[in-house]
Amino acid sequence: MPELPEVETVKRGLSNYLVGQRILKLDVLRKKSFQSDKSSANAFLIGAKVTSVSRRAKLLLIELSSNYTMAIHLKMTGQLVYRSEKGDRFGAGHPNDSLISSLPDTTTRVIFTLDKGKLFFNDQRVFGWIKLIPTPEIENFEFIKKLGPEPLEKAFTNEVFIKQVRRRNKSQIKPVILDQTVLAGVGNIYADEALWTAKIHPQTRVYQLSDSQLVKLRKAIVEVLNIGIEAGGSTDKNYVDAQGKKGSYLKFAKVFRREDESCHRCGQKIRKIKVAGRGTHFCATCQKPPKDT
DNA sequence: CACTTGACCTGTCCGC
DNA sequence: TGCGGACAGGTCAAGT
Repeated sequence: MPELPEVETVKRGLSNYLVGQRILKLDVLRKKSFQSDKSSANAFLIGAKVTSVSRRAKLLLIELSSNYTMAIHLKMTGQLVYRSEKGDRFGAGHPNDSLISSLPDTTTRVIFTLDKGKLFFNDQRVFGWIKLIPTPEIENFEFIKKLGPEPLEKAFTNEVFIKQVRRRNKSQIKPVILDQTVLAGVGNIYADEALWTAKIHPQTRVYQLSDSQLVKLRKAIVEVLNIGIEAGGSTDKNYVDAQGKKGSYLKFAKVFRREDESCHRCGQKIRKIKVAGRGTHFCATCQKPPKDT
């Protein structure tokens, strides 16, 4: 589910609720979801206080007073839902919050008991994971080490983007911007949205794109990610906002999940195809197909 | 090396 | 109603 804007929204919400709280208890309902051993959890998690919550790409980082950091990847269906004893809630990625009558539910994989409430890690497909990493080693954590530039930071210039993308000159452009080593944080929704905004067909090969087209694409990526963050993330069935409300379902999307509807720019039908194994939405009129391939 | 495809899991939806 | 197949917002390990 979550791409950069969704994880950013989760980060902001959780930060409000978790920072300063002590972790009292850990319940691992599914071993695959919590990938550190019991002894390190006992030593570095239980009794530790949350000092900060941050994000790198689609990875959530919960820093602890023990000098360890919990790295959490939500993958496709991961959710973090906070419930205070008083009944305050922060839902992050749960299908229709109003339906969460009781937690844990069948998708709950890990439960953290804190001073003032519980944090539930739900993950229907069990692709997501939580790992404990010594905070000083976080930059050397293999997952983080491989990541490309953060698209919303100053260092993500046109020059950097063009250089990164041209490393994969023979590829179709869509899988290239989905590649987290090229840039970090774009997933399937925002890839389709950015390519529509930049008027680039998803199957265009990188070598077929001019530098000025790539400049437009970089700008479009930054723009759609910011729109996503302002909207509080996309709100598919797997997502609710910081107030626990379901919110607007992909309201900002111009192409994603809009197949057979009309293009906001030219009125022609949005089409859906498969590119590099992923569902891909685009307007064949605005986003001209490449000549070959 | 660059690139593409399948696997990882579970649930849901759609057609027969 | 039941069953099979396709599909789902991410990433990694294989394969060519």
